[in-house]
Amino acid sequence: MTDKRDQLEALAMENAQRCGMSGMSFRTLADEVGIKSSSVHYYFPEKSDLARALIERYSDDFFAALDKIENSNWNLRRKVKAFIAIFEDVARNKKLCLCGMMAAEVEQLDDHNRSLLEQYFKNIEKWLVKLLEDNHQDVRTELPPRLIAKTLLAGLEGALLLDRVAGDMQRIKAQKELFLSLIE
Amino acid sequence: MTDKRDQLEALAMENAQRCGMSGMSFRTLADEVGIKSSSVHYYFPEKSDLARALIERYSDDFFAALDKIENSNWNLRRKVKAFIAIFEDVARNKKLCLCGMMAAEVEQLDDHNRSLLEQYFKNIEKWLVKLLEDNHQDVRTELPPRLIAKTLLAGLEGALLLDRVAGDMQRIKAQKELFLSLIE
DNA sequence: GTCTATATACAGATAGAC
DNA sequence: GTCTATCTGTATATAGAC
Repeated sequence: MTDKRDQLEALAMENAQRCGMSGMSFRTLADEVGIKSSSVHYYFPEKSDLARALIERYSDDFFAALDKIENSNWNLRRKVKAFIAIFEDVARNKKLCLCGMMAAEVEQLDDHNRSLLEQYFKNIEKWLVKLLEDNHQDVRTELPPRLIAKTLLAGLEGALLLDRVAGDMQRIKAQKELFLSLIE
Repeated sequence: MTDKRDQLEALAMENAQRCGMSGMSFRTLADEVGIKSSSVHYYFPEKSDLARALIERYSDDFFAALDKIENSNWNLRRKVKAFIAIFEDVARNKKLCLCGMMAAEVEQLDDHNRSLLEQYFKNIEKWLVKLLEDNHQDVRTELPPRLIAKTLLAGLEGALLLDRVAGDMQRIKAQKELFLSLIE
């Protein structure tokens, strides 16, 4: 049994990725773990504390996955495939990226959480740029790494959004094909 | 003076594109046009009626813009630029695509509105495919039109999302550059 | 068409007992 | 830590008067 705070975070994460910010109400969470909503406030005094915990948790998990990819001895193509596979996993589970979802409802976040969100996207792009620069010999296009990083990430986030509405994975698949075509 | 229903729709559209679904509450709208929330129900019996009106209005405006592009005598490059310019306009005004926003909160929509949303994206892709096929001689890549259409649209939707968080237009700019590089 | 009044539900949040 | 109880705010929605 994990501790209750962790349990609450995990549940809130599920709900948020499926139902947006409205899916992480203190009452719903309380019901699901079998306590009262006032007790949830013990762990997360304000809603923004919960939102922050989720962004940090999602971000930590994501960059842990990137670390694994970075420390492998795979070639660029396989590394990019592994990067895209993180998003394919989200799509397969009919979820959204937590941060993509929050980006759509950013007006509900306080300044600190907004800047966490901004950093999340920037750091992913930074990681991608480094990956592409370190393997420039395997990149088939003249387009700068910064541009490839930005369009790859934005396209994956958009694909998650649109594919969930359509109930398929066509756009994420297309995005994968397009960017793999730019790599040896 | 436009009629009140139209005024309500226009305001709801603004709010929704800036603040998400929570931005289109009947009370807020009522306050803004100077009537009571119960009077808003006269025009839109239920919230889903308002949501539907917005999707249809946004969709109609969008495809009217596509018609103009289609009926021009521009070459492919200029037409694609004009297509992307629709999204640049949204970004410049710090807004989201209405349908992109709703895609992020799709669990709040009823079945009918979900299918309107799905059709919106599918029809844009269809329009793009036709554009690319009709001008295949100006397309620099072997990638099929269907794939280009899907990645262009998803990338623009994602770019709107991420750029608004960052407060700039870097991703939309990158998306433009990438896809113009595929065209003569 | 617009109003007042109201029903009902749910949100975030806090005080204070145990 | 968790509870009960409660406050406050807001949401959608409806009945019925004018």
